[in-house]
Amino acid sequence: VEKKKLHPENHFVNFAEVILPLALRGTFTYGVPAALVNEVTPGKRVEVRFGRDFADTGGNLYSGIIAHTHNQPQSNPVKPIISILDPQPLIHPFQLQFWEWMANYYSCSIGEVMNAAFPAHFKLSGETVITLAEGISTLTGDWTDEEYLIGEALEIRNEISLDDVSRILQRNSIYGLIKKMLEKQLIFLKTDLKEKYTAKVVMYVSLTKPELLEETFEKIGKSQRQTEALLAYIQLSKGKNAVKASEITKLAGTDSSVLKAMEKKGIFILESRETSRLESYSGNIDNVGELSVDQKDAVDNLRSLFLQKNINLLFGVTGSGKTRVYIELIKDAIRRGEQVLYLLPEIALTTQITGRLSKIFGQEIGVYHSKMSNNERVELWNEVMEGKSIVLGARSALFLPFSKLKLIIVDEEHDASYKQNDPAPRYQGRDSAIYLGHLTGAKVLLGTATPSMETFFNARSGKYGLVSLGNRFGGVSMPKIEIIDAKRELKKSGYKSQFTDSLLEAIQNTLQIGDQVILFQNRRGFAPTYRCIDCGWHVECIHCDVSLTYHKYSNELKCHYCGYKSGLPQKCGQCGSKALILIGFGTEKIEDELKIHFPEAKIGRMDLETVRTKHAHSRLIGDFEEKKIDILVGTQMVTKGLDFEDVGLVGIISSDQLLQYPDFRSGERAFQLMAQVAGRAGRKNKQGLVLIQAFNISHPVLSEVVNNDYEAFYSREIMERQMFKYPPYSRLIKITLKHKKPEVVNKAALFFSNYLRKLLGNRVIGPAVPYIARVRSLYLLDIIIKLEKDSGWINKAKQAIKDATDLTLREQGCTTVRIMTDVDPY
DNA sequence: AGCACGCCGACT
DNA sequence: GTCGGCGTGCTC
Repeated sequence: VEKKKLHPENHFVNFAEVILPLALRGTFTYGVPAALVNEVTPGKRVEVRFGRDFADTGGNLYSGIIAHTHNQPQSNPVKPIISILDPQPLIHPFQLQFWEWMANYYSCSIGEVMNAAFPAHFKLSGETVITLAEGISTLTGDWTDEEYLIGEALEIRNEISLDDVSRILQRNSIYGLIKKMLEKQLIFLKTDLKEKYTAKVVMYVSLTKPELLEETFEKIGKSQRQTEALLAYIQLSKGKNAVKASEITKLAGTDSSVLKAMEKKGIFILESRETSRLESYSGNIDNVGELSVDQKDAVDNLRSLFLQKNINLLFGVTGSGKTRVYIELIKDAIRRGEQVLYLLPEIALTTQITGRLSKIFGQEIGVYHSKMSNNERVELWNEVMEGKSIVLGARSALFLPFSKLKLIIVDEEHDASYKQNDPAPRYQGRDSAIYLGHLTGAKVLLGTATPSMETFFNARSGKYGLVSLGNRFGGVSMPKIEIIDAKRELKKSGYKSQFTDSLLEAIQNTLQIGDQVILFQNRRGFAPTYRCIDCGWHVECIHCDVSLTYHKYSNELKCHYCGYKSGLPQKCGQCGSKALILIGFGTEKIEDELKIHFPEAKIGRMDLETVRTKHAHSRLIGDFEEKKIDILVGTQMVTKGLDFEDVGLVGIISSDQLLQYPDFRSGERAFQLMAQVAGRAGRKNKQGLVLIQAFNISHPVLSEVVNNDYEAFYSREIMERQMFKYPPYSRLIKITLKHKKPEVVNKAALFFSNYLRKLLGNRVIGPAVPYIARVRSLYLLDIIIKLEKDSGWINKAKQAIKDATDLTLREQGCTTVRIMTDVDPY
């Protein structure tokens, strides 16, 4: 980091509006010291002080981003920019516009957008450390007991952070103490911004005199280890002039001390090089398979549609090979020297899709997702800035510094995980991609087998172009889908099992011919309720108003909302009875029961528990691909972005659960989930089978899934949306208020909604107690605003919400209520 | 969101 | 008496 420190000045002519990564509205004005005037460019980071500070240091250090500069005189005193941290801007001007749009549209601060957009390592903050004052030691100074402890620590390490001070004294509030020590002139204070990114350094070895091998061997003399190291070098260096030290030591079975000794003798030159942490791919553009006739048509249609429309929907049934179509459009863009962003829901970003694309595009591919380290993110950011052609990423990849982005693919556009729910910005990745396209001139391609209501509505109305892929690729036919009447079948066995005979039989038949099975159950853990059969009491979380789920592998009850864990109580908390039983079933129980029915089968389970570690997810997928697993049981995860060749049967254990959510999107979500998981069934030249167990077999969504009839589903659902004025016929904004005291949140919500109602009338609904009334010890209340589309009401409502938020937080007793706004909630 | 100040109850 | 919890206000 290039730093130019300057003394603060009192009067400035030039000012910079600086974005700080805080949940505070707006930017902050700083004075630009004369010496920095020529360097203040929007998009560069600056070092600034912000906030009060107990010891007269003028505030904590932050790294902010320059939004723009101006010379409007300031009536209030401003602080100076201390230094400029980047020689070149880290983001482009259009990205600042994108941030501003997001903050406005999703009603959050631009600082919160910055937090989401930037790799954590770009955000620096000051760490305050103390040192012993000059000439002071524990022998000479005037110390209290606690001060003496700190003094001793300072004599061992010459500087310690304030956090360390708390740790040494085992308490939080140390400010008074530090202040006194400063007054007594025992210590000095200093604050520094620490650069967080560190380049990965790898040691390389090369020969001092590569042309004189004989002489080199002579220099070694009789040393066995050094001879081995040199031989290893020769073997590894073919065609290269330097070899990684680690490779040599590994091959020769030695360590770096041998190499260092050889460097001293003048045999080797050791050199540290900065190296990329990013995976390197090698691929070939010819590794791409043939296009089917349908795919070719789709590509041609899209090419011509994109001449007229900026946004197009590729509506292709599962297995139709949408990816193959994307690849063709990516190739077009690459040929023109443009950049492409390929968005996927987080958990669909598997090795499967990365592997497939990297085999074709090789080094042009970069991947950006939540499991990357902060250092890796910085490196990818820089590569995109330098023009990396293709980025495969989750929604946060929208923030990368593209310079010639011309195509954004939003794959599985219907997927609810494109919406970020917490923390702010609560943005919809797909919708934001469309705005980003608008800003950059990039075309946007939405792809899915089950379009979201909003997207299909727009395609129908002609706002988006529409291209369909109706047939599956490679002679694979659509699976046969059947409903099993679980009520009738399970009654016979007294509801002891989750498995109907029909499903068990089908699993048996599938395994017998060597095909694989996927079973979908949208609930993790073993059993969702632990209940007393005498009085009906059940175990609830102490922090949240939810039942605790039993997890067999850890033999404990867990809260799926806050993570609280507890052992199993021996008796009922209400009546003392010991007759406690587990009710309901999750993936763990399904897996358990399967083991009893099919002791020979290899069973894998894919849910949050089993994919927690970094590589567990890809390992499970790999095992299933290699047929080390016969039956894969899982939650939503098994529905996303996976392609397997030998799945003969897909079973949906409990469709009723999907259809029962108290939410206007439940029908849409259930249809998408079932259609997507059904799409995993089917193999070459053979029809796959999908069995859906249902208690309520008459639900219309079921027959729409059975007939694979998206249009029927859409027409019915869109009528309901119109009738009840739900999106896409209206716009929703949800405000949630939280507080640990119910009476406080009640008061605040009432105040808030009264204010809003005065301005927006009956567009305001609530406050209402949400489905789960308390989470993490906070009581919740929801206020929903339902707005007619295409009207000035949206901006009016957003302004009203801002005002209501400010006023509520100023209201007596309501200052500690948390208020969050969610625009277009999911 | 932090962070410090100031006002209260609970302990040495 | 002091510690520390919590409510309040402020940050360019």
